[in-house]
Amino acid sequence: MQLAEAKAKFIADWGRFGTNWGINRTMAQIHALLLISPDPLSADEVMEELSISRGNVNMNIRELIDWGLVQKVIKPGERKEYFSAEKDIWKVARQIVKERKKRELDLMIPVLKELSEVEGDKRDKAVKTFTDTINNIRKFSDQADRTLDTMIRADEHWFLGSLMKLFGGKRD
Amino acid sequence: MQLAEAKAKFIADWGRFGTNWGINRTMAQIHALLLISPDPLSADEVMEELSISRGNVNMNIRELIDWGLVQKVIKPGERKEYFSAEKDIWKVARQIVKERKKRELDLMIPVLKELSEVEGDKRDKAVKTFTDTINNIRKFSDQADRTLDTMIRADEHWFLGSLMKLFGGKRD
DNA sequence: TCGAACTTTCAAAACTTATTGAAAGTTTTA
DNA sequence: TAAAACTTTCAATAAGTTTTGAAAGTTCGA
Repeated sequence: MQLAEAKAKFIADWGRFGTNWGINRTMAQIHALLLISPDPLSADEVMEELSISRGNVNMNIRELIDWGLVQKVIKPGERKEYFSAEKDIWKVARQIVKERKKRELDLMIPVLKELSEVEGDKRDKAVKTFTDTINNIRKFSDQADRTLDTMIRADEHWFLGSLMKLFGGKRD
Repeated sequence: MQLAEAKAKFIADWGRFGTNWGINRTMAQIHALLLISPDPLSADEVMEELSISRGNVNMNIRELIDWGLVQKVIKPGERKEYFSAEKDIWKVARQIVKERKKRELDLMIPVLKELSEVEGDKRDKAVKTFTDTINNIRKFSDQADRTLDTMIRADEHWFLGSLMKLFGGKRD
């Protein structure tokens, strides 16, 4: 496969993949394009490469910056803004975990606490099933919360090394 | 908060949460409803509780069964089918990881291999950046593949115990 | 301060996905 | 075998999301 074809395929696939994860297709495509660009690109170059409108490029790049996946680059002596993506996938993964945790888990935990405090007679089967389920989810979420925090802090080498030693080895 | 209010809130929140994860709102709501029901529910009961159509219930329950999160329950002497959800959240999480891995990562890995075999001169900066990025993603994906497989196989106790020992302890 | 070069906004349009409900299909009982 | 009791399908439609592009806003250099 030639580079041009491979690039197009990667952009399309990364875009499709992104939609599975609640990221919109264009945002993932811009991310893909920047990941494989040796140099930062301007909004015009992104428009051109992906055949999308200026507004669309602007909105989605803004969101990528918000997610901490893309940075503005100012070239000396130029008015245009350029954009480049973090290329180390471990950093990208950690950044995504960090943001999603902030946007999802951190919001869910207080809601679960509130729900666990439902009033009612514990001998009532409906009440018992409800609180048991909520508490089960809480325990899981608290665990996930701590585990993800540690992962976010860990560096690649430590994380891979330890996890592989763990998973590769004993079974209890 | 009274039970009825808490149930409604949980169903709404779980539904909203689901959409962040590529699961549609109704599917997540049905799942929530079944999670907090002491007994299996019929399609009619789900329709009634969530005010949604029969077709919608049927489609989404079918998908939940497909994901391995819900089971048909036949009550002796009754024509109706009833449905119940797995209530152990660790099993639910493992099941979701297993299905998503099958539907996403397992499809991505061969594509990345193909893309890594792009033709061209490695001294060309565009080619080098492309293959470097793809190989970086491949390494990450292969690692994730193995780690997730192990997690899917692990039981709750082993997983939590080991992971917490690991994350709670040394920093390398 | 002006105007050129650029970025941002946002309402309307296009596209995508989810839902309905009536019709078709299936299973069970008598 | 017939009819009742249920489940499934699917075309039409509704709802939700993304994209466009023109207008408004901003910044910079002279």
